[in-house]
Amino acid sequence: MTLSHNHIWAAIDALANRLNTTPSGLARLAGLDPTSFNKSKRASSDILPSGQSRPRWPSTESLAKLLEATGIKFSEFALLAEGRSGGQGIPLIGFAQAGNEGFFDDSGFPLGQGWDEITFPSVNSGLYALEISGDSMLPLYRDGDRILVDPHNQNLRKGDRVVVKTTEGEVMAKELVRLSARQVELRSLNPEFPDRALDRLQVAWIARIVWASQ
Amino acid sequence: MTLSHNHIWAAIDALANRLNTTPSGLARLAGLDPTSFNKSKRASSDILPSGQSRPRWPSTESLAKLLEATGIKFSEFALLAEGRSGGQGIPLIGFAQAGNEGFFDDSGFPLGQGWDEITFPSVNSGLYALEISGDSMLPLYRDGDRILVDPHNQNLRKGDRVVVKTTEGEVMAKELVRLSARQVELRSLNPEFPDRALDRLQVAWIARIVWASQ
DNA sequence: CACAAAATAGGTTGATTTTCCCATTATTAG
DNA sequence: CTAATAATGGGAAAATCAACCTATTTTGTG
Repeated sequence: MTLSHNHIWAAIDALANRLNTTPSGLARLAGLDPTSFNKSKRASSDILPSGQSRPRWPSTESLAKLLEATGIKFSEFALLAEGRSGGQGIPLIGFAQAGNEGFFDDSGFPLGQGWDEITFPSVNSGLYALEISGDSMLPLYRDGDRILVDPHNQNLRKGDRVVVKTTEGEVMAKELVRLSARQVELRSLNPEFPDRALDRLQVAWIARIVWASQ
Repeated sequence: MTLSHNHIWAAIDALANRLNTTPSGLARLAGLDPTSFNKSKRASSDILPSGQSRPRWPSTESLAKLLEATGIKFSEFALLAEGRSGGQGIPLIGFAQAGNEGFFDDSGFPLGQGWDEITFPSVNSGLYALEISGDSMLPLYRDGDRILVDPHNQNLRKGDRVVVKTTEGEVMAKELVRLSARQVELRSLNPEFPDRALDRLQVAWIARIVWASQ
């Protein structure tokens, strides 16, 4: 299965979803007719001998306009169509087991069975990265480190490291202490800096930090 | 530049080339008319006001047939179209700039221009992950965190966080302090634990920690 | 609840692509 | 070298998609 009619339309839906809009909003964004991606445009009205309706495909030119407007790369879109937006598998074992025999070859490369697998965010997962400058987040984040931020995940939990933007435009990376209906309590990553408590109305958005370069 | 007329046709040519055939042979393989990919089908004969001929695009359905017949994945084809088979980009800006206007929408999603791009390791890059257990590496790595390790990179530098395996089978994550011809000096991530200095002969391998989950 | 805006369904027309056709050129097999 | 096959160029008919239009439903806002 390489590229099916379903996949291509699913990718368009997923792309719309990522941009927090609808298929018709996406079409308008791309300069196309807002009805271009209607469900009614995804299958022809005439019926094939098999009894199925004939599938309709968006034109490549429309796809190109879509990518142009959203700034997304063709390969990212292709990954969306393949439903591989979740990421890719990387072998994983527990740190405590790493000392045992049989997991590595002599050069330190993973070897044999017994490895689990984790998915690493791929390019089209909607994450973005921020580059740290300065020493205000030591020892956790050093100058030049990059943190990978997930703006989608809204079920944040205590202990999560987050990037918070206030309505005044201030951006900070902190650890989430408490998230109540009215307030957001944050602990500084660097203990020399003061903790913060923000009224929820002051908070423009919160996004979880999922990975950090080392 | 996301997906241009040139790119899509170049990808078709490249695909034909990869299969040791011609555009017309490729078309036949896909069950299309052998003339489908003729040069004369790539631009219309009518001339635009600009003096250029109007570009013509292959239909998405034809592309799907192409991929079906060749067994190639959509994402691979997309990489062909982009002329690269390399990594993938995730948008990046400096943390200090994140407070400025124009980089995020109201929901905290990246927006507009001005974003740089970083590439992420792909599944085939030979990295692996280790899951931390216990509190011996606090505050940097917490229980359950996963660190992504690169066993390839051999030009380690001072300050790098590394996983070291000794010839006796001990595995540790430390910060590299000094790497001399005879010795490896390591600093504990948790200051409550002692630093280490290993003779190089004791070291089976060293691998750099490139990313850590948060 | 009322209203406006957006999104969607369904159909028609115009635009674009594929197929089919044939002629010419290039490549391969004997 | 010759013949057969494949590849390509160019054009017209058929197939298919996008734009356009309107009606209906859904969503968002006060």
